[in-house]
This record gives sequence, structure tokens and C-alpha cells, in this order.
Amino acid sequence: MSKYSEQAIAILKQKGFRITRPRMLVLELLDRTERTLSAYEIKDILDESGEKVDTVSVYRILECLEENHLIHRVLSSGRVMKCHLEHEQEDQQEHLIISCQGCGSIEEIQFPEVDKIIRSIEKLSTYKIQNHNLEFFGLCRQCE
Amino acid sequence: MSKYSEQAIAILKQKGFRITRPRMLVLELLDRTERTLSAYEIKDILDESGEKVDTVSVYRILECLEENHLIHRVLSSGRVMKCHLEHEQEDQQEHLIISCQGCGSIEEIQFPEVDKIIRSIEKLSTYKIQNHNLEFFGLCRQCE
DNA sequence: TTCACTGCAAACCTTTTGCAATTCT
DNA sequence: AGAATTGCAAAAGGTTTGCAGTGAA
Repeated sequence: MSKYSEQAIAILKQKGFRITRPRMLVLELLDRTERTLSAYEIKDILDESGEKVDTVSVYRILECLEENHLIHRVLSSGRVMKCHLEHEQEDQQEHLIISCQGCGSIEEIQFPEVDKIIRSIEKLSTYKIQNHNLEFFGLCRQCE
Repeated sequence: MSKYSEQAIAILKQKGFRITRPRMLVLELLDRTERTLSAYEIKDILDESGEKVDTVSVYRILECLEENHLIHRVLSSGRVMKCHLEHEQEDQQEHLIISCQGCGSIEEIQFPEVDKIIRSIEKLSTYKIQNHNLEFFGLCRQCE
């Protein structure tokens, strides 16, 4: 099983995206980081490592990665983390992410019941549900 | 059954908060608005109605209302809407909110299964879940 | 009268836009 | 070469902080 960044690069390349230096730098950073990062954090970490990437580019790169399901984004904080591509690509198994409030790490779990839950909520509602954002926060083993 | 703003004022007063003009203005605006509002929108609407309230005060008032469970906040957008106090206060029945992507209105529904769902997620996870943010987006009857 | 609350000024952080320069392919 | 992508400048948007002044109780 190859590394996240390699898989992501392969996927982007196959979809016709260009493999640029900033994109590789961001992907490699995401690869070696086991917690969520904000756009600014990504910029700062890359800057400190001597590889300047503009903030705007970070935003645009994250947008691209998100559209291609290569990162998770916690909507309420805007922070992102790499997806586990094994789960993601063998497609579209519903899964949830749980963020650790201590260290910011994320755990992905398969949770196929989401569809069923949405449907039972819809029965109680007069609204037609089109979209959802389910966020869970807690503590990982280390931080507990 | 009395109006939202009156109930909210009674609750705040009883808890020792002062009933100031800006707080009343915000509560009355929330009362007559059936959709989510951002802090800025609240400020602008009040300004246009000739009742200037500073943006900072709006933020602080919303913070106070949120802490006292008088408003819902959609975390991913920061927008708020009055709570249905009948549900809220006969306390703490789990409920969910569904936002209309057309008009911004919100529907609150009672959904006691949330606890059960959290527990079943926790079983699949190595994390201890402490908190959650469940957001649903769709279309209301009018916008459908 | 007193303390909670507001308004103002200022700063900060996040995100977006337009355009020229760069660089993948 | 040509198109996609980046960097830069600038602005827009959202939120927070400190402090002096005001007003509810």
C-alpha cells in the first residue's frame, strides 16, 4: 500500500490535474501530519521548512483536493486532514470522522447507517433533506 | 403561549441579566424572523430600522443568547435563529435542526435517537465522543 | 451608586478576486 | 506553445480585544 501523497498524486494526474511543486508540498505535508490543519498553518509550516507557498495558493490547492475527495474538511473550523484513500476510493461508502479535541487528530469510521438515519429524520420533517454535515468531537486514546 | 422575545426576556431577567435596549432589539428581530441571520445581517437590519446597534454588541448579545440556549447556531455558517422555547426549556430533549437552502428557514425536530446513535458510533471508534454538531440542509415546502 | 453592558477604535484572522508571471505537459 | 496554476496586491468579510462611557437595577 503506497503513501497517501503518492496515491493522491496518481489520482490527480489521472484526472488531468498538473502535478506542481506547491501541490506536492501540500500533499506531502498532509501525508506526514496526523491532525487537522488550517490553510494558514499549512502556509506557515511550509514557510518554516523553507518552501514558500502563497496563502492564496494553499486555499486553491485545498479546494482542488476537497473537490477530488482527497481531504476531509471540518466545516465548523475550516480545518482539513488527508482522507484514508483506501476507504474513500472503494467508493462512496458512508463514513464519519471524529476529531480529537486534544491533539486535533481525526479518526475515520465506516458508518453505513447514515442513510437510514437521514431517511428517518426526513420522515419527521417537512423539509426534503439534500445535504448534511455530521461532526463529532472527543478524545483519542493518547489524549484521554 | 407568549411570544419568543417575551419568554426570552423573562428567562434572561430571571437569570440576572440586564434587559437592555440592544438586547430587546435583537430579540424582537429574531422573534419576527423565520430564517437564520448572521451577526452582520442583524446589525444591518436594525440600522435600517433606525435603531443603531454596534456590530460588537450584536456579537456579544448573540454569545449571551447562545449560552442561555435562546438561539440555535449553524456552526458551519455562523448564522443564528431563535429556538422554539417550548421544546428547549422542557429540558434537554435532543432535537435537530434542518436549514432550508432556499430561504434559510429552520425546522426543529425532536429526535431522541441521537444519544443511541452517538453510542453506536462510539462503539466503532477508539475515541471517546464528547460533543457533536449535526447539520442538515434541504428545502422547505415553499422552496421545494 | 454600582456593575453589567454598550459603543468605538483598532487589530486580527480568514477568505476571495483580479491580473500578470510562471511552469507543467 | 498553450493552458493551467501560482504569486502578489488588494480588498472584503468575519470576529475579537481593550477601554472609556452609559444606563439598568
